[in-house]
Amino acid sequence: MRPAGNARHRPPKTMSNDPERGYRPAAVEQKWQEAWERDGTNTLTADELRSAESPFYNLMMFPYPSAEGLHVGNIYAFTGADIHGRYKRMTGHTVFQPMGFDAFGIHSENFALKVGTHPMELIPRNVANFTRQLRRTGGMFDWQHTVDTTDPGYYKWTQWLFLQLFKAGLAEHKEAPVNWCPSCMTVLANEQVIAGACERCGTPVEQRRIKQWFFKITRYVERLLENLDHIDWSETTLKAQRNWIGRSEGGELRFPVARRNGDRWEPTDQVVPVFTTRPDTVFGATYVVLAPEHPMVDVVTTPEAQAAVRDYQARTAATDLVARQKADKTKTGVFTGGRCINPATGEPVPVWIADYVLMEYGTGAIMAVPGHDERDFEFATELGLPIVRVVAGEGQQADTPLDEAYTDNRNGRLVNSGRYDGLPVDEAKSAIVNDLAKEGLGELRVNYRLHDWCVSRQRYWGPPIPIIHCPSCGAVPVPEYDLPVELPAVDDFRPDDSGVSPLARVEDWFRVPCPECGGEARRETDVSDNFLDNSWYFLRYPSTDFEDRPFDPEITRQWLPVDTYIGGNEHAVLHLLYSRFTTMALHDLGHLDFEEPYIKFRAHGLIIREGSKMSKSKGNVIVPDPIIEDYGADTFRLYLMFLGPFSEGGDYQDTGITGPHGFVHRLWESVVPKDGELPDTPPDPDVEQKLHQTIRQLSEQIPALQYNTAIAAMMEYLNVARAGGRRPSRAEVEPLVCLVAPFAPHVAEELWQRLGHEGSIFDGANWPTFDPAKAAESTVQVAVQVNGKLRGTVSVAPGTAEADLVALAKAEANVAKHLEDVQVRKVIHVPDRLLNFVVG
RNA sequence: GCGAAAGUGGCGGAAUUGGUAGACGCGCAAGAUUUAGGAUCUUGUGGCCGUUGGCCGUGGGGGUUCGAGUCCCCCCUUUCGCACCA
Repeated sequence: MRPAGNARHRPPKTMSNDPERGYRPAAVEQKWQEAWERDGTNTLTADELRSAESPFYNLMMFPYPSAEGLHVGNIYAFTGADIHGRYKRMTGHTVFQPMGFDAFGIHSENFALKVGTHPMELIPRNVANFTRQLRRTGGMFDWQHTVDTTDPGYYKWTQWLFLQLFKAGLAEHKEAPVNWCPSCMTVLANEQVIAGACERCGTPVEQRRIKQWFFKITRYVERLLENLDHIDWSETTLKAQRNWIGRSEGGELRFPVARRNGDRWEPTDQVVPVFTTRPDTVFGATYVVLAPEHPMVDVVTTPEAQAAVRDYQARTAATDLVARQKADKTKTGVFTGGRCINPATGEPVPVWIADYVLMEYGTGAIMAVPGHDERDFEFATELGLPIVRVVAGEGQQADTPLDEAYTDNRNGRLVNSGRYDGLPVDEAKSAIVNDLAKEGLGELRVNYRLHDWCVSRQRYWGPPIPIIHCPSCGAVPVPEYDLPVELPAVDDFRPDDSGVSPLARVEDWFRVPCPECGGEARRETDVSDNFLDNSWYFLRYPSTDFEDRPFDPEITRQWLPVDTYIGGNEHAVLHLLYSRFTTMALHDLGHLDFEEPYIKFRAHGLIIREGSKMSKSKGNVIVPDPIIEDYGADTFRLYLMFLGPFSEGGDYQDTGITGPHGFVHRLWESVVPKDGELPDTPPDPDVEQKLHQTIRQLSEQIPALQYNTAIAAMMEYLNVARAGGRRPSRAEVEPLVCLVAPFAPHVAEELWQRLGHEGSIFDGANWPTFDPAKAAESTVQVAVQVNGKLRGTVSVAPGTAEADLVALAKAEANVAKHLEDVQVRKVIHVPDRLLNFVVG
């Protein structure tokens, strides 16, 4: 298969002896995939990892190995990332590009339940199929450093990670109201609840109180937010993270609970704290609203109101979150009979409960300012509560009626607010909070939307949480030498409605002695969240050669943080935020010397077809295998990248693939002519100029992931080299073989070999260098306009002076015609581009 | 509702960031070569008209400019996030 001898350039006569002169993608691709495998072209040994001089860690989001197999979206993402990696390699980097499988989690488990096959049987099958398909796509994957999150050798370290966080006080076991999906029968993180429904199955989520493990990600919230200013990520992703963290500045104001004394209301020691971003409007707080499940409800509710309050609480609990969180539904609530003292006015205000106030945000209680908050306005209008104006905008007075909430928080001044009257809104905010603070009735506060990360799952298909509950010692970590806590193989892995994990049914597994006191104890029977598995996998890849440590310090210093991470924006918040947190925590615990895992992240777009996302329900899914069979992976890769900008995705059109297919054929035919031989003559100057312009363009656009225009440039170049049936020479096509290699690696290897080279085109920095002198245009077309309208063009040497250009332009018949009988008032000259006569 | 991005031929999409709109590809038309090929090659292809020329044309309307797909204002549409977050 490999050419004999060590000549870099073998004479083309060897090719005329070759019976295989036609391009047969399947044969070429199989040949090179086998060669890469055999020669270890894409793998790095432990020594190579340790000693690489210019390491480049090219990471892409590893897939969940579904039973359906690799879909076009996977191939699209991986191809875009693979091109990046291959380019880096051809420009002299040692590229580490691993691939793995994120095979734990509800997704896999649900599918296993559906088809009635045990995941331990199903997953290896899927992984094998994925691996086969991934090889076929021609990705430069290092299969010696692969990761499977369900492998005990991997999840041993996932459990280790849990224990590190536990020992650092970053894991907490507490009873909490949680999102419960009645269909998946499991707890979901807030992030997995989309508009009140389960992200996976769309079932409305209920609320339950269960003991859960939480990671205290909120301790890192400020750093997670601040670092966003310094990392090189897609703008859309940064924005999504900022939104998700949801920082808002405001104040916590305390409303003392009031007690009736005769006909007066007096403050008690108990307070209802509220969070507000508008402390300036506190004089307009005419009532207080608690979330129905707020602990203070029982304190403020009067005996007369109790029945109504209980009833409302019960109804709320029964209402699922979808219905509850519909912003457009009419607001409801009931009066508790109790009152609080408005800390600013000293007046008693009624306390209500209403389901539009959410327990999870802020303090679970609000001061309602109907005059200046739309939701409060709506509620007050519906229930006949007083509305007071405390901010007046331009042209408004203290008594200007409010027929809707006035929410402008920039231009108003305070009214009806005692000694704060006349202050602008922003000044009043701090003044009021500071004054209340002196009385212990308030303080500045920053609130976040982000919650602690709930990591326990009452499911089967995940790594058991490595904790042993002992009646006398409490929650005891499993000693590291006992890791992994292996997931037992059990036939009945179905979750049930009890809220406990299926593992809680496996008594001989969970009954263990306490590692500390030796007494009877019980394993934690929850498994950990899938997002924990993938929050650290990139640390594992380069260190899979080691079984005795999660990641080797030296290797990690050499390869991390990840140089480029490419993936879908659907993971913009969850996976990317959690893995940042994990990395930060490991950094603080002394395991890593960096705190941000990915230097550069780029989100890719989505492939759509017939105007919408590919989905089974729409029946517009493209199955990759037959396309690869018909056209070859090289053509498929080119086509996917040619559809549109990689960052934006593209519209898959079935007939379009013939374009790139023809391009590959023409390239092949140019290097391996059907008849005769590849000319070894010097390059044509015009073709050479175009070549160097193309090299320049690709060298700029590939690192920027602008693949669609890069491919267009290569097509353009080949069109020039073959214009008018011309036969290009070796010097003209050989560099193109290198340029196309990241996109179409198999055909590039084959042509490289047929050009007489030994070994892989990817070994050695074979990316062509461009010569600016050769790329320079010898003549430029200058547009000639009269009053901004194109009237002709002149062809001149670059840098031609304006005076010469004017003379040439005026000599153009059509330009002259438009300059007749008019006076040239002004000439606009853009060197080498345009000349505009302004006439009048 | 809020936020972001985007609207360019029959279609996917280009356009050096204010300077010849429609690169490249699909599709279509005509031809060459093959005539088992989704192979190859040539030419044409935004619309309209008086066709060596001209007018119109980048969702709609206004504006800035010698010059606007690109900048500004208003409106419409689509897609994607967030969604009673106080």
